[in-house]
Amino acid sequence: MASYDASEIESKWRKKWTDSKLYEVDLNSDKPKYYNLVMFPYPSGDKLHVGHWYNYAPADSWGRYMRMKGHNVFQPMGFDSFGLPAENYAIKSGVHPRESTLKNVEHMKKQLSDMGAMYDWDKSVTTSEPDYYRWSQWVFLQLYGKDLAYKKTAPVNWCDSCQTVLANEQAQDGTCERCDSEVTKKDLAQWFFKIRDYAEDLLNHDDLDWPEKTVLMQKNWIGKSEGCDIDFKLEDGSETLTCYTTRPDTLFSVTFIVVAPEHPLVDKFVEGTEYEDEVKKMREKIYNQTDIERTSEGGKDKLGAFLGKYAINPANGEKVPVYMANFALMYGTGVVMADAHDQRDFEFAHKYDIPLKFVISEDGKEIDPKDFDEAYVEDGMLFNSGEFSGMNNREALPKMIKWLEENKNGRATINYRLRDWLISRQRYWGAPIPVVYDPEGNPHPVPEEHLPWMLPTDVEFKPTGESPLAASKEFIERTEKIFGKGWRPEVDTMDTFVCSSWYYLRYPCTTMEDMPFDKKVDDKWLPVDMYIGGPEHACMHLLYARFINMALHDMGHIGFKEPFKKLVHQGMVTKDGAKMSKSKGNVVSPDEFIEKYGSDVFRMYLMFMGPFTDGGDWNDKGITGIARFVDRFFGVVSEKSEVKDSKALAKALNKLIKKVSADIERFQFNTCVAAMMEFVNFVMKNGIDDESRKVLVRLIAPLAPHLAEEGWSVLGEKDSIFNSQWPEYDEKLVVDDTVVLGVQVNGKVRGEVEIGVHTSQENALEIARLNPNVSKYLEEGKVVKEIYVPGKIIGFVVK
RNA sequence: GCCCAGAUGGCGGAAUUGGUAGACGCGCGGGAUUCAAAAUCCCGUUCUCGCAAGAGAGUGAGGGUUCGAUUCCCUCUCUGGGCACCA
Repeated sequence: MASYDASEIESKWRKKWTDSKLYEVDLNSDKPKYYNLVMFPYPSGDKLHVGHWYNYAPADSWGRYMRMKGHNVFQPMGFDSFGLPAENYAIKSGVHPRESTLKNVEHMKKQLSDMGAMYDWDKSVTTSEPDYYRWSQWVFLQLYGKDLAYKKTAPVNWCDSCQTVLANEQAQDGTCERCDSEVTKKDLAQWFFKIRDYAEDLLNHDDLDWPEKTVLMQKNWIGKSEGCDIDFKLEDGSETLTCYTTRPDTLFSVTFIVVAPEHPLVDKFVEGTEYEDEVKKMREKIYNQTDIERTSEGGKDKLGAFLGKYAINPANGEKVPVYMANFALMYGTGVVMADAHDQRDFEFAHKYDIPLKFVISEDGKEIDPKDFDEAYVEDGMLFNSGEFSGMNNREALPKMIKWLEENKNGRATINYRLRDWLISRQRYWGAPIPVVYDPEGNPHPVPEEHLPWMLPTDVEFKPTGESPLAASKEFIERTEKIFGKGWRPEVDTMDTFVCSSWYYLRYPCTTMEDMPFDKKVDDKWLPVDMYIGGPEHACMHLLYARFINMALHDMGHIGFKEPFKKLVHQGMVTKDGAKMSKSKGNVVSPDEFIEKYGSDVFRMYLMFMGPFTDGGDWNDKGITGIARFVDRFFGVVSEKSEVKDSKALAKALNKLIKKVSADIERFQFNTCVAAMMEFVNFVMKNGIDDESRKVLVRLIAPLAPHLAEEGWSVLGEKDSIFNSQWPEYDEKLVVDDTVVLGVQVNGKVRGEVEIGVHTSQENALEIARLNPNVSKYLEEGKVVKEIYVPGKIIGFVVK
């Protein structure tokens, strides 16, 4: 058998594709457009890993399939090239981030080209280049102009010994990744985007073809809750504490109030009092807890202190103490009413000896917290609750809110747990925030004519305690020259998520120099028809991109509200069931396998491993099965054979077209490959003609583009297979004349019979009864029920 | 602790709407070819018993609905992922 020399054949076709500009997209074509997008990679210095291949190869197969189905497929690729690794590398090696980044981009581009995917490299973006980030800055200015950007103080992770801000990733378990010393919090004035303004719009996924799981995750992340604010006046009348709660039904059980440590009232209450020392010490302790520690379950971790104040419960006039507690967050109003019907409150009260009482029980009879080890959190009937006693607590909820409103003690409110988006980074390798400060310290946007607001190059990367840009002389001189003496630039850069929240708008417009994108072009090409990327981006990138897109839409820059019509997440490739990681030393490098078997075999094995959205487990030996299949496939295509049963061949081929099309449509590449293997196994016995061969190579073209192109050319075709049409099947040839059915007696299969597809119930049952092993069991009793589901099953129930 | 997803042969996985569980591939066993090996091809391969026909068990565990459950319902165990105690 002729063996298939993958490396020679694959490089031959890649060269032809490049030379003929096969994948260059005419954005003005009249063919139906299809925007097929994968989340762009960070250009690391390492080689492409299995995860990249697992993501990009099937995405490319999908694009090729859509192309053969007659679409004008736009499949761009770019680089999300700002970020921490390049900066860390610069700190270590002294190499400027732009130098290492551009080198990595070139390297990665070459590797991606070797993959044989149909990227149109004329339309690519590199987010760290001025011709891109000037427009990220433009996005900032747009939001700033619409009052969607603001500045406020927020804490960052700080390592005192390294004199630097740390990312969460660098500050795991409360210690600095670089020097192991304790991480503290430091308050800095930082820029935010008002993503909360779009909370309600972001909750609406109605027109999106997204995984349910992702929609659910976003909804939980945005966390809309409908509740009410309740006012508690201080005993001395000096202040009103407004508590947000979704459970006003527990109001009569409230015996204390807790305030978030971050709340400004904490200082106001304790300053100059006997409580000041203890409260401030406790607050320090809480601030040094990670969010996880602060939020972990179990009574031990409850921390807090009395603030020396008492408030009046508006429902019953009782005097209740006011505490600060670690589990109270600056969510809602930052003040929480506390009672025995909440487990955290219950534990806190026990630790700090605060009295508790219940107002809900199963049947409305009085119960006492002294008899309980934990909070009573079930629903039930109210007691000791004034006019609401005797009501079901859930039914009482709206009535109590109305009652609070009538008595001016509270009001219905809606809360979202989504926080505004903090975009300031005290880093060098990012897009400078285009803001300058006048001598009085007031911020002003950098006018558009000065974009790109260039990232200065005369900086020191080693940590000095401030943002690296602060050290640039050129940056200050530039600012003073343009704006006047005493003016200073903002020295923070933007979160890289800002750059990646609008890149899909730029791809169709990469050549435009005086605008980020053209409304007409983007309105034609967007939204993205298919977006493929990891599920880890469900709540960050995918929410940010939707927000930016919506904001730009509302400003009239684009005509569509949602950026991504359909979304698919790829699964993870594991090795022996474990996540691949450098530290475990179980990382599989694609290179040796590609060298040995070629990229078609490699990508088909990744697809064969398991369903695309589930991921799969890598096995070094498993890939040989695909390599054997490719050899056999090429043999079937290139060697003459005699057809033994042409009817059977036509049937098998039409079934294959149907199966492969359906499997690709639902991203089940694994069963698609299996079906192809079955067909090839059949053809090895039965033989195949040239017309059928031409169908077969087109069917495998999306999955194994080089192999298919070679086969297509061997079969005498001159044009690229990717300019051919996807085969259609004949519905008549897909249906079988006969079918083999199992025959069950009392639910157990006792035999099988082959009958015509349209056999009547009467005949089918008669044929089944004739089966000797079936009749044996039928004789054991009386047949009380007969079942015939055409095409599925024949059954008898015997008693 | 909460939320989401999952658990099927020795392994990866298949079963599209409740209808013959284990497609396809790996591995393994046997055979052909070969001086020999590799490669390739053929046969077998869920487990137990049996020469076979067949019988029994079987989709994490236990229960339920049904003529029939990997699939639907309840309880539990374990694994993976996410988390910002959301009051």
